[in-house]
Amino acid sequence: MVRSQHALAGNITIAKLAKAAGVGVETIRYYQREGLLEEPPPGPGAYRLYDASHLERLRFVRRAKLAGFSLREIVELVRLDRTSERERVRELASGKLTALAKQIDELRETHAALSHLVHLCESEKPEADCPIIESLGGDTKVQEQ
Amino acid sequence: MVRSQHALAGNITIAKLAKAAGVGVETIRYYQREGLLEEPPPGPGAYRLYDASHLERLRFVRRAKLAGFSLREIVELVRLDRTSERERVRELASGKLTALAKQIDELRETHAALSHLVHLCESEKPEADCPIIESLGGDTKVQEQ
DNA sequence: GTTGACTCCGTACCATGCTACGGAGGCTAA
DNA sequence: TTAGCCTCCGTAGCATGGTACGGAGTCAAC
Repeated sequence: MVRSQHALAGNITIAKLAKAAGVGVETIRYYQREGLLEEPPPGPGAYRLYDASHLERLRFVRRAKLAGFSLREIVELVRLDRTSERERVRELASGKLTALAKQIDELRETHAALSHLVHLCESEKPEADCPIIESLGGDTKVQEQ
Repeated sequence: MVRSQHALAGNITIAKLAKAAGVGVETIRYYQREGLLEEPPPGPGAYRLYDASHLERLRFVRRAKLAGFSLREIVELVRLDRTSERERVRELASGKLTALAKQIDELRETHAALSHLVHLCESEKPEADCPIIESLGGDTKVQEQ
């Protein structure tokens, strides 16, 4: 029985791959259906066996998701990688950069505003209306209901 | 026929409210079903008539959404406002602040990394592997382990 | 050689936040 | 009065990213 000395150096079943990648088995099967992950070629047994390349792909997917790419976009990234269309990859990445910058700005504004409100709310008399709700409600006054 | 001199000072139909708030009619009906917006009391006609308070509420929802609150959380904010539970509002807001800060940090890291990669990719020889894909794929190259 | 965990496969379901559709009736301006 | 929107209501569907289930088969340890 050949058993690898290195974790994941050999072939592993789907549950071990899932654990190594920190996702669920069903997620892996879902990714396969969606074209994000290749099914390994049939081996001797009835169970599919995965290797390090699959783990790499799963990590790729995770990072790309963190970078704000949707699963559909990640499918395209994978395809572009295979066909070496670097310009298109740069295009996608640049677009994502713009979106990221915009998103960061918006979140920073929101954070500043909300932070201000929480401090306000903490330092105000309990009788007054909650400044957080007040502010979210409109320019000055809020819901009569 | 009494017609208000001020925009939205009087009663308006759902389509006008939708337009004023920048949302769709169906969205308003959806918000009513979800408890985000009260249905106006029945008036003389068969059509519901809305007023400024409904517009304010829709603006509240929009702002709260921008602040990262889910519709369910917004329902709670509205409820808390009615019952004047300011402490709970602050709790929700503080939690949202933490989440926002974390999200901003992550996005900044992602932006920096992706930006670096795009520049790298632009300045590299076309023969090399695309650094963007490369980098998303793993720390350096292939991960054993 | 049996137990018990794991795998496969198809299909159904989940939450979120809408969006669309169809038919009946209401409202309004010319 | 009639054309032509608008409204109401229920229900169905969409996109995203999974998660769950059930039944049958497989594998490996004891």
